[in-house]
Amino acid sequence: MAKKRGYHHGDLERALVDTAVLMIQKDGVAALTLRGVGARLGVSRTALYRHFDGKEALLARVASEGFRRFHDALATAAATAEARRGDPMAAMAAAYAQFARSHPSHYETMFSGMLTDSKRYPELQRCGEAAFTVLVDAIRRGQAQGRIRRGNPVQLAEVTWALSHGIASLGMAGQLPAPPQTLEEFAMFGWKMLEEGLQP
Amino acid sequence: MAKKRGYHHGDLERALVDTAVLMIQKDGVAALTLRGVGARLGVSRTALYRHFDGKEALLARVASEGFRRFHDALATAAATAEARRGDPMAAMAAAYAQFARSHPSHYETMFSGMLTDSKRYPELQRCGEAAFTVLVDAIRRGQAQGRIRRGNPVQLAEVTWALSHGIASLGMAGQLPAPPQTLEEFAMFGWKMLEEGLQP
DNA sequence: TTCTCTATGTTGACGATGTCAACACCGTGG
DNA sequence: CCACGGTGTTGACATCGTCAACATAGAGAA
Repeated sequence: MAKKRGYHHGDLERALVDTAVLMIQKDGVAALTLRGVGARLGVSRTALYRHFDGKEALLARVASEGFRRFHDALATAAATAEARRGDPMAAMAAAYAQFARSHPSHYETMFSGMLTDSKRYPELQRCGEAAFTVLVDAIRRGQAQGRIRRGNPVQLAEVTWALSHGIASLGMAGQLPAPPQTLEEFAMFGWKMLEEGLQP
Repeated sequence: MAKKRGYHHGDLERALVDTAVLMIQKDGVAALTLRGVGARLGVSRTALYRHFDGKEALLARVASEGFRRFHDALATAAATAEARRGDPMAAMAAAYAQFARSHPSHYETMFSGMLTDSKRYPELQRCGEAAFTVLVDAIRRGQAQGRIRRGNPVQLAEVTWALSHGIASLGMAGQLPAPPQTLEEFAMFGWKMLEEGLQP
């Protein structure tokens, strides 16, 4: 009781998202079922439709919140590293890794490609772009400090973003042959290669 | 008539794969329906089960054939470049992007993550590893020629693979903000960054 | 030829899922 | 006190993948 929004349940909207996250963590996003979410909350299968347009909207919400946390993690890591005069790019690599490990459900929903067209979810697109902006800004500052080569910072950020995304996608699909390391370690290794270059 | 395998249809197995590719190209792999494939061929919805174990097996077949063509495209690009004493890695980067663009159905099926566990399809795994081996071998030769840094060639190949995949995925999803260039051009730009490094 | 057998294709049915329409209830605001 | 909108439920429907039972086609044997 005394919850702001809830009439019957209390705050079903919040609970739906959290339960979805839990169930994705358990069996993967492909196995998520609206009926399952409802059952887990002791609520009917269609109660969700009072708070979301449908299943995709629920997933978009999960992804949006994931990008928001992702944004915060990246920004905090970069800021902390710069305050200590460390390398913000390396710190962001570590943060990326840690995010993937500590928020697997969000991570999978964000990058598994279950969301067909992110354009239909402005909030999702906004959060994704915000996270991307953190990367662009870090590269801009790196260029100003002479730590990163010259060039269009957006293009450099796109390359970095693409590498991270590729590692995430392939890693989650189990298509990285012979991975003796964790996904996080490999993400940091990839970032290091991009920084230093593949030439001798 | 006079087809080798077919009794009733002629060569339904082949036709099923080709039709699946067409329909994936039209509406995406997520929208593929066994009933739709059958209808399009004027065949019943379960005729497929005489040739494949189920829907996943059909997708695995599409992905396998995709990896085989992918392998050929990469190998040809690398061989041509080496014959002309060019950079095989750059050529493969371009070939990677070109394949994604000209075979979107195969590419999407190969990497969309619809295939839950590729381990259950040995043929798929074999074709995927064969394509990946082309990249590993190119890196080994680059190392022997002193053009690529030392290190585990498999890990270096994984990074290169991940970057190319990230660029192709994001590019085809339209999630690369402000792309004034073609996908191939951006793929080659990304490879150049990875080769030279982001440091000044 | 005719018979038989297996590969191939069809029909019917089932459980599961997302979604909509109609209904029921809670609680706040007049 | 009462009406009304926000909230949740029930019933139903179309669609999907899949299995079991049945039908047929055509090759090889007799």
